[in-house]
Amino acid sequence: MTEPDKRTAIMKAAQQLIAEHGFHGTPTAMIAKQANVGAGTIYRYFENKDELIFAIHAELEEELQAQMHSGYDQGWSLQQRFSHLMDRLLRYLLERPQDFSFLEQFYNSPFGNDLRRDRLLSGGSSCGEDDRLHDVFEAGIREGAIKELPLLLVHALAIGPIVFLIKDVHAGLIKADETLINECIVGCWNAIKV
Amino acid sequence: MTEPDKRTAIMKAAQQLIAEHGFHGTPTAMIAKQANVGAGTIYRYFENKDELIFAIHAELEEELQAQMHSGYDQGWSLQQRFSHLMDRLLRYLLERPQDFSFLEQFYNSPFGNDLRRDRLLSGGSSCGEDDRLHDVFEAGIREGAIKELPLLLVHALAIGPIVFLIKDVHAGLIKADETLINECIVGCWNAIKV
Amino acid sequence: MTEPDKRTAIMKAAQQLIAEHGFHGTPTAMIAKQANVGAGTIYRYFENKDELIFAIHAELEEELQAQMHSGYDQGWSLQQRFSHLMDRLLRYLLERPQDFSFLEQFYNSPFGNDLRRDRLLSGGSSCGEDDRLHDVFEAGIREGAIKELPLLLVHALAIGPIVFLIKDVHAGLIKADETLINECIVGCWNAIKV
Amino acid sequence: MTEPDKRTAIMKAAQQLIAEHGFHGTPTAMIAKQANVGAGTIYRYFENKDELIFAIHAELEEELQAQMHSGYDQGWSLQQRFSHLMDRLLRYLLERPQDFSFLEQFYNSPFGNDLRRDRLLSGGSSCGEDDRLHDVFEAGIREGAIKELPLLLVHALAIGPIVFLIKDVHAGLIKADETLINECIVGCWNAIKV
DNA sequence: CATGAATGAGTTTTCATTCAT
DNA sequence: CATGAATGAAAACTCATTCAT
Repeated sequence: MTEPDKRTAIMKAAQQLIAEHGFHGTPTAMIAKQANVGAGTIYRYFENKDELIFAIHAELEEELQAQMHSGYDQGWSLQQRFSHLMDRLLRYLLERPQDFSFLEQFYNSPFGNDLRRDRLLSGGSSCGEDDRLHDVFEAGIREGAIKELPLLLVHALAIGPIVFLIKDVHAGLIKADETLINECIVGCWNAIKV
Repeated sequence: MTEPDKRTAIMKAAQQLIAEHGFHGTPTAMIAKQANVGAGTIYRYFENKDELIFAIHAELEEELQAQMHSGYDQGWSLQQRFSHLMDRLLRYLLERPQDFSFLEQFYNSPFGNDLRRDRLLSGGSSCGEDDRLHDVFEAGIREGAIKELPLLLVHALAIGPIVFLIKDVHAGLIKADETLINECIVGCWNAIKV
Repeated sequence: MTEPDKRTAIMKAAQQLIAEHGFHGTPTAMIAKQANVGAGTIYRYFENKDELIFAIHAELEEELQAQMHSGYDQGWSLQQRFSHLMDRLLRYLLERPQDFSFLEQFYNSPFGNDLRRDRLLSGGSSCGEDDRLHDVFEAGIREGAIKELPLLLVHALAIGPIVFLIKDVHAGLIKADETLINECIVGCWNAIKV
Repeated sequence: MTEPDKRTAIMKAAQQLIAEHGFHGTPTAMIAKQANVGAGTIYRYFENKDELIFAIHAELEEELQAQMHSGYDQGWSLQQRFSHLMDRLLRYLLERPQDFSFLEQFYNSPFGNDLRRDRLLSGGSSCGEDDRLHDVFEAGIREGAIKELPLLLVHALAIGPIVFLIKDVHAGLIKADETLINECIVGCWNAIKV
């Protein structure tokens, strides 16, 4: 392992283990061992365990947005833009069970609640998935293509099913093929379209 | 407190505290104190802390189903039955933030993953909300009213938005009025209807 | 060991070990072992290690004052009262090296500084030895028997030598006999008398 | 900073920080940073942290003696010599709170106890303040000016009050003016004079 | 049956010291 | 010589669980 990778190794190890065992099932000692690093080394890179978790979350959210925005074209039609973002989001999380598991745990914990509150107070959107998705929702409502509902409800109708579906896939309850992915996105669109 | 109620008192105290502080923010000593019970008494009624949590989960799920089934009539039209179940589910959880918080924590934790795995292995449904809802889905598909999709996808499209919306409401991000509730259910129906 | 003695056993063990190894040379695990008690038991009786130390200090100071006041008679002459208090103080600490060592460490540490500051702010005396000694000083000054100096200087002239002497005795550098004790007290008196 | 000064820089930084935060509140990393030196560099000049502390103590004691001896004249009268040494000691420590704080911490710690023991075993004097002061005491006793008491008691009667007074001054409890200083020294003399 | 004092394994975090560069 | 990243032993403290009463 090259030296500057220690920070990365710690984050990777922490993410893997937390995805599997949860925040409280993952002692820092376990993280250090998995990262091939001394117990104290974690604290050279992160103030404490919480900061490590925040850092992982931030990185995952950034990567998620990058994935959704990759290949995105503002000139597309509304539905094209919607489908692209939803498609990228769905496929990315489907092929990254660990990322998804970590993020789900993060959002459903005091960490996530605090973040939610902070984002609300700072006037930003209440979710980490994508601000561009909200642009699409707003444009859709303005153009009369999407029902005139509170943005949060539109968001819930669009994203809620995705999260549920991904969980089922990762649990091995259902296999994600092209049809399933497309039908899911179509369903979400039908839920919000006029 | 009459003696046979100790078990109930423990479960109630545990649920309240866990909803607020999380599994790992709620020591058994805190539960015992809140329940006006000795620390050891918990272990007369539950093998260990995990079993207590499982018991609470089972009770909440049962109560949830009872609520959904109350006033339910098999003779109703498909959409009537769908709307009834969704409406009851949504309203019940909206007015019971603690129950919802506990369940969300439960599902998004090693507990929930284990349960999910168990239910898969035993061939049952993957969710606790309601088996009657699945009957409606199956009937709807047979009758050609609901799209011919895997049951789990139909379920995701119907339930996913509800969960998201409830979270937003409990977080104080949006107020739940009649319109919002109805629009949500309509949206879910549009997502799955043919 | 009878049950209610656990708190006492912990305090005694802590005092012994701290007297010998210092605050930072005495881990809580060592205290627990010496007290024949589980590591966690300490925290049933004391909020944390600091509180344990404060409790020991308070007890020692209380005992010290009790010793000084025992057999004390307000009706005595000024010099009689002075000699009695000094004699009791000196003899008590001479035969209790551990108590003395603990107290010295306590006063010469952040603990002691905080206490000193608190006592100053609350208008009390700045030392724990004895408030009655200060009464004697004030009376002596009023009566013209003790030099009209700031109380703190009088206190320093009276107590400083005692502390130094006790250290020498405990270090085995000198043996404390009747003559030595008396000469010390006489010297202190000569330092402050008119 | 010129290179050979690194040792000095480390000692100065350590002394300052320890005076303020105590031995155990001063990590070596903090010392290194304050000294503008790498963490490992400390170990090029000192075997370990303890040796660094011993070195600082030795230097401070040496400086203290130098101060007391400066301007000292063996030809003076006994009381002149006594007053000079006491005056220098008192004033020097009064204007050097950091030095005093370090030394007090040192003497009231396992370090100081060990030193005391060592000095006892090697037959030397028990204190670092000044051997010349002991010469004065011995001469005074021979000449019949000072009471015929064990040297250690004379030392305690003379030095004890000074230490107490300095602490009070540094704590801000009393202001040190000419009168106070002189009265203190007079008091100490009265304690030991025939 | 009920209790709650006692436990000790397990957790996070610190820091003196080393050693490859 | 100087460095500072890395270490891991050791510290304070928590808490699920037990068991004598």
